[in-house]
Amino acid sequence: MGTPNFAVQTLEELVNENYNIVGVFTKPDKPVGRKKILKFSPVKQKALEYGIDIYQPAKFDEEYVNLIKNLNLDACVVAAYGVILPSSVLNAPKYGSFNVHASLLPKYRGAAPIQASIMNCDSVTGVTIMYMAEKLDSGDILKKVQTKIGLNETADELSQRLSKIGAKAMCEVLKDVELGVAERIPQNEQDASYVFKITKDMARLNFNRPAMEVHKLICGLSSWPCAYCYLNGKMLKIYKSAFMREFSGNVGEVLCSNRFVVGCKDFAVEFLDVQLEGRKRMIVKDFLNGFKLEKGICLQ
RNA sequence: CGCGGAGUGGAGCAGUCUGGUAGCUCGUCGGGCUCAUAACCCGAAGGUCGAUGGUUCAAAUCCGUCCUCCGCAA
Repeated sequence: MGTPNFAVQTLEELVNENYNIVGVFTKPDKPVGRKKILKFSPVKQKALEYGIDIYQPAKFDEEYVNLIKNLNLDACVVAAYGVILPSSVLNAPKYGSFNVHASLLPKYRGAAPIQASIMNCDSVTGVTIMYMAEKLDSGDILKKVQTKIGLNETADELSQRLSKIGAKAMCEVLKDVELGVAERIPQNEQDASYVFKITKDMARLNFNRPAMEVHKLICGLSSWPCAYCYLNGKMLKIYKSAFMREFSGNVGEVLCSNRFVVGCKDFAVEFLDVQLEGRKRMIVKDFLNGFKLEKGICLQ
């Protein structure tokens, strides 16, 4: 069970490991974009490639609970499905239900652990494979894998890395469980922390903050919803940036004319990959070829 | 019928209001300078101006239709 790109890796890995996948659950198709074209979730697209049966319940009512029971599952694997599952579903499979979560639990339970770990300037994060309990992301831990967060790593990039690490870890855990050698460690509730869904109002840049914090906000929100500010009244999204210790200047002011360096509370950030309202996303070199950036322009 | 922006040499843009020789920054290629260079200097190639119909002596520019891309909203 899963929905976004993050979950696709796990599905692929399960297929590669020759597990017999009797069905894939993913969220219902949603109309998306300006033209409201119905779009399949990444997991659905992959499942279609593999020719696996697809289920897209809008709600886990009795009909679907019974359906799952009748599948006589050995295990249920969940990766970023986006749906709260009733315990009747979680307990249906013989070995139980397993979840891959993109943080080192019990830290960062909830919807956006990857973005949270970056925005909080963490240097290490990881994935956790755990049993699923009724309470969100609180089940017993089976395996944790750590990884370092790159200084300029974006949420997209980290997500992709963690999805691979998670997919591999999940398959290893499933083998251990099958062999009966899996260790089951309860989470320490006192260390638990929760993160909320990312919303667009978090994405407005505030240059009156330390440069590292601004930089990590840009990284953590890339590529969605993407940090932004206003340049001459137009929205400017920033997809990639760098922390600059060599520059400092007025808050929100452009400090350089041939590079896109902006002053923050202490040091500065350099924008590397931007998109102006109505235009395409481009690397800053291209942007500066057409946009005459003058030293001293203020960003809002 | 949701609101708005944009399509111009390989890239990013100006020029469109006010019709009249295709422009800027960068890249590419050639040459020069230099111990050397992403630096600097000289030169060159490269564009049916998104498509199509119309107005006009003349359309990138004005009018009609269509296609594509993007921001917001959902």
